[in-house]
Amino acid sequence: MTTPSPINWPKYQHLYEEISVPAKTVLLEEGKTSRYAYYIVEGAVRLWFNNKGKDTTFQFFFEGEGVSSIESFRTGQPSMCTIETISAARLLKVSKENLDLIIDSEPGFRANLEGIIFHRLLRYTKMFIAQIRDTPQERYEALIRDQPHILQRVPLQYIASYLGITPVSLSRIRNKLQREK
Amino acid sequence: MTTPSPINWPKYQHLYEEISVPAKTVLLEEGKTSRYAYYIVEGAVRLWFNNKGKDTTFQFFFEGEGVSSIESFRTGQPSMCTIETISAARLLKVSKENLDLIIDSEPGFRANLEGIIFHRLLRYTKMFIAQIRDTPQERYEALIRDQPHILQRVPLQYIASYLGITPVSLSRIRNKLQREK
DNA sequence: AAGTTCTCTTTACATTTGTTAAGAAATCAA
DNA sequence: TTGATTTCTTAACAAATGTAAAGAGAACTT
Repeated sequence: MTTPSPINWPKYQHLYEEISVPAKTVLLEEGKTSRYAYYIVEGAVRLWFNNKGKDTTFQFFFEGEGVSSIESFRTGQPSMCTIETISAARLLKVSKENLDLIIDSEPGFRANLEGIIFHRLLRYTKMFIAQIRDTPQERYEALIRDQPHILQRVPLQYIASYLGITPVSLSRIRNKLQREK
Repeated sequence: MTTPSPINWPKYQHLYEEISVPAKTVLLEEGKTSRYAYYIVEGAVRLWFNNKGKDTTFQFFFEGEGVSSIESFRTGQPSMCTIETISAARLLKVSKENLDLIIDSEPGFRANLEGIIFHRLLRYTKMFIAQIRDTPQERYEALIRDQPHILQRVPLQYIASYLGITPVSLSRIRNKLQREK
């Protein structure tokens, strides 16, 4: 779930729960099985995993997006990553069972799922390509250009690991770009 | 198309063409629209794109796998990458139209497509994560461990760009690992 | 308001990687 | 086989990144 869903949510109000949580709330812990998907009404969320004791962020989500550990939610396997709020957030929380009910009640939505997954595939493919093709500086410049909202709302340390570099290195790149102006 | 398809191919012999091509044959050129998908009977194929004049490989395919520029084949947009044989190859070549005919004739296959795309999504997600989490040396060691067949059949220069490094750097890593034994 | 925590930057040094060039080794073609 | 091409390794130097530590600044808590 990454794109805004076309679901008529109010119709299914009895099947989901609206929750408000503070910043740094863990919605799903790495290694546990995902039983809920979330839809972000307000706030920012990141996916990260533990890497030799360090915290590596690999994806951000914002208002209007659905979040889950997609592979765990679908396959029932333990999640590769933790889902955690960055800021205080309002979320719709839906269990797997109830989401299935909703999806089956919305004609044509099940067919749409393939399209949603396809576009997420493209997104990760492009992220992988950017990673082997571009330098960290180029990836940072692309982030500023294409997704400036991330920069405004996410602490730089998380952005650094998302770019595959350390906060120190990101700081140097920012310094360099500023001097060049 | 990345997983071996469950299609009963002989039944549809009139809808595809079996071709034999030498090494370094371009099956699809970057920037052009993909009109054919291929199934590899024998041989090795890589996907690469032009990166500031340099050749960057980002995926390999072998016997029993289907190959296409998946996003171009599906959306009709120009391909991000070139598809090229690494070695001499025997291939089944299917047009988009005929593949649709075949898929529609095989009950349940259309539904399977979502699963195929889902698993390819997982694969790219894991490649992206490995890229921001692991060092080039760790990625090379994982390649030896998990996909040794690639190492046996693909020139090291292509593997280097697949790992996101230069052939020189890969050579140093190989030298270092050998000395450590 | 004061203290605490979190975030970001900077410095110095070590390590890794990129670049360029040269040559060895392997492969291919005539 | 022989010559040509491709592939791989090595060397030297430049550039980028990682690590560790210190401190400034911002944000949050009480």
